[in-house]
Amino acid sequence: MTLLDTVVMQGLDSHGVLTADDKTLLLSLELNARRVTAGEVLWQEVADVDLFCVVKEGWAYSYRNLGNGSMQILKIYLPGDIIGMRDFGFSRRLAGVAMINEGVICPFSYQQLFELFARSSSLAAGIIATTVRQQAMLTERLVYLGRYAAHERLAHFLYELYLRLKRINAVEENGFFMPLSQEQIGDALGLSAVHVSRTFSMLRDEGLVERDRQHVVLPDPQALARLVEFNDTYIDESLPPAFQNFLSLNRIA
Amino acid sequence: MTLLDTVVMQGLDSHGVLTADDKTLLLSLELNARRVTAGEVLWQEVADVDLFCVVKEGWAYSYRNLGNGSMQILKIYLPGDIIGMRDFGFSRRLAGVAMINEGVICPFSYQQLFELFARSSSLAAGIIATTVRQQAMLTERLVYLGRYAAHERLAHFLYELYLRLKRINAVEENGFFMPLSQEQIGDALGLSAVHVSRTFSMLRDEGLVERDRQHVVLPDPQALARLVEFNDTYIDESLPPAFQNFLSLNRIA
DNA sequence: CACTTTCAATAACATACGTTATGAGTCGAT
DNA sequence: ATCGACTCATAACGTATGTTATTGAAAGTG
Repeated sequence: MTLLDTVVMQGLDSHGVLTADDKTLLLSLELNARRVTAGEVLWQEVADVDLFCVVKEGWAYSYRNLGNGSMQILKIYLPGDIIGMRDFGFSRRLAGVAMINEGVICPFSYQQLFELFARSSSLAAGIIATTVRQQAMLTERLVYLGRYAAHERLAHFLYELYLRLKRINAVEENGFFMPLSQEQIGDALGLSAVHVSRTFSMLRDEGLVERDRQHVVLPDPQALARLVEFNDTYIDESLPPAFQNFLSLNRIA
Repeated sequence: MTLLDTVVMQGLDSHGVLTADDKTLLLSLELNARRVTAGEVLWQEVADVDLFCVVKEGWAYSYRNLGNGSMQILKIYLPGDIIGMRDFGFSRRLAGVAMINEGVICPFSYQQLFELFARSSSLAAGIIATTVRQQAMLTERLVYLGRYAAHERLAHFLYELYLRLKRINAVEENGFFMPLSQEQIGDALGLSAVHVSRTFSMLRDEGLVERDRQHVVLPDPQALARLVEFNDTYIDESLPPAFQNFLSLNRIA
């Protein structure tokens, strides 16, 4: 899973927007691979902003530790995701990031990113689009935290994971590996671990979710999607035609 | 209030990153002013993404209308803010935007934005930084929706508005004009209007917030900030030195 | 000026969720 | 095999917040 394989970049490439140089430049962000252990903290809140990362293997999450002793998990990162763009333009991290399980990440520097922007406005637009898409997921989470009940939050969370994992071929027969504890899920959904457990039981009783330890099966993904009125554009949609056209025009000019 | 007056662009300019051409280019986004009425919908959810806007006067908000009949307000836009970057890279709007009171907006097109990216990587970086900052506010809201009680959410919301309004000189003697109904505040904070009213009463009784219709006074802003442990970096901080340096290097090269 | 509509305060009641506690699996370390 | 540390399920109980309703004040409309 490289950045070239993401929806956004695939969209650009399939429309001939990316030159060979662009591709080399993009992949140069992933030259520096590093193995990381489960639970390893990539950076803490308030650390200096020095680098960004591409996740190659494993799951990570960004989080905030709060004054009242609780934690809010902001986002789950899967292979192919860029970590850290949240802090672009800030001198201190706004959130910590830690690995959930072991994996491989590719750090790259501020400078590499700026060089990329300077050399290719197509890639710049692509990176912005990628960042905006991550934000769209966060916005969706915000909506669920604000206006939906626990069972809808959990159903939405699981279905979103399901779609994202399907994109990277990590779903088999409607089942997937999910290394999150119920406490972590609660921290992501603004619920207590106890209530996450209750809610899982409820979804199980309704035949919507089966779970055994770290393996989750959605027997009928469509039913789950209907329950939460899932709109998948923000995950699956490739870049709009207008976007591609402008970029190829700019390239030629 | 123009884009050149925002924290991000001020930061770039004061470090000599922006050329005269850059400034002209940036201000060209604001050539096309239009007066809008209170309550006017700038665009609906699922509309085509054709343009973005700079708010010159008045308040606006982005929102989602939900299947369960409720609404979630995502963000309040004040003069100087860019509206619509949330949808960059999508063909359909992810959220509707409407004016709260009457005002003036400056629409600009996808094409204008791409031309700006192509002509100036400094401005591209600046626009990204601006977008990321807006997202930081949203992330902060998410944290409050997930892990804080009603009085903390409201206190945080009011204090954030206070800081943002202070930045644009719209605060006098710790008081400001706030054209939001309690229902709208509830839709922003994930609360019922009734509970917003209760919570206002509570904050009033504690001497933290005075309110008369659309006029709000924070008698002791610091006390309010302490209550919510407000971290103002994401609103007040200018761009980090490293950021500026890279950009001026790129410009010379 | 009447008339309606909107907005806000407050009360009474209902409930979803948090908190605390307990016991049963599971896993890794020794 | 034994132990401790996690993780999870479930129950009992408390509470913050939602819902519905009533009233009054303010603002818009003819």
